[in-house]
Amino acid sequence: MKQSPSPAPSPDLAASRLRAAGLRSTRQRKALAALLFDSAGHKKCRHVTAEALHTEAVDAGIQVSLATVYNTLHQFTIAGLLREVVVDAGPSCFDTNTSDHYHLYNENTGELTDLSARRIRITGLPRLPAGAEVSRVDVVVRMRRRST
Amino acid sequence: MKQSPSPAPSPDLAASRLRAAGLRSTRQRKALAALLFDSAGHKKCRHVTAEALHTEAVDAGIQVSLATVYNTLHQFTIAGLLREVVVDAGPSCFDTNTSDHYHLYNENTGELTDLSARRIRITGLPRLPAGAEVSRVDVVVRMRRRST
DNA sequence: GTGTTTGCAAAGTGTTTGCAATTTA
DNA sequence: TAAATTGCAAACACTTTGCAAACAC
Repeated sequence: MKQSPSPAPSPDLAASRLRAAGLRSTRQRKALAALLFDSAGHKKCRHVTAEALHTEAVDAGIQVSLATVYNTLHQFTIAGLLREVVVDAGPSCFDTNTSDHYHLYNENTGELTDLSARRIRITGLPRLPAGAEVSRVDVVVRMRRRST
Repeated sequence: MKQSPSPAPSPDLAASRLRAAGLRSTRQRKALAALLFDSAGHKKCRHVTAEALHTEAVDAGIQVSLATVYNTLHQFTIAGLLREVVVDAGPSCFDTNTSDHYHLYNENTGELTDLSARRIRITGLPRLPAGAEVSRVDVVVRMRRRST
């Protein structure tokens, strides 16, 4: 599969990204960051579980333990590089899209898609008690094949 | 508390509710249904975890196993008596309010409150592919103490 | 009676953690 | 070299399941 001179998934792009986020740039973090953020052929927005990312890394010949993948995903999330998404029970999902957006969840396939928050408008939200603020509004549109 | 002719916390109300839902009325189900739907002094809308409901039942002198509580909560959910709510990882929550509504989640306390869907309007949702339908739109407003 | 439900304990997920060895800055 | 990170395996939290005994109808 390593066929042409086309650049291997970003040489030190990952490293600088890590630095910018205040994280030490280790072999494992660089590799995972490259998979998450820089791989060509990937859509901009990825939704991965720890398990899936670990498999992907191992398949790509990257030696990293599942525990480290978990830890790394959380560190990336805290650093603001990822956002954790909860649609239902089961493995939690990490989203490379950290901008303001919502989700479309396909109940039949489990597929998760981003919905730009630009088009969607939510009105009538309640006034919060003083001293409180909205940290985020999560919206999940659940869709399925029409049954009736 | 059984003072007036006013009915004690629903004698067979729970039983008939179960029948209506097509569930056999067993001792455990009746007791759990009574706790969930009929207890005086409770708010109309309850958000319980399996663990919490089990504890509550045991404290009330009801003999029931945690496994049965889990099973019963799912049966109630399938029967449309409850709705499962996911706000984040951790134990899943069951909501006695099955009407159309959203949730306010207090990140500091973990408290979950219902938001009537009547006031809230969501516009700009995407058109779905033919043959697909929206099964539900989940909205969670996450609030916290103002930090900045 | 017959099919359903229960409870237990065991197995199953998905995730976190303690700690020695390794790596980074 | 000091501090952070890794990997393993064990622990963990939450949930489901297999199966025999108990129960509802």
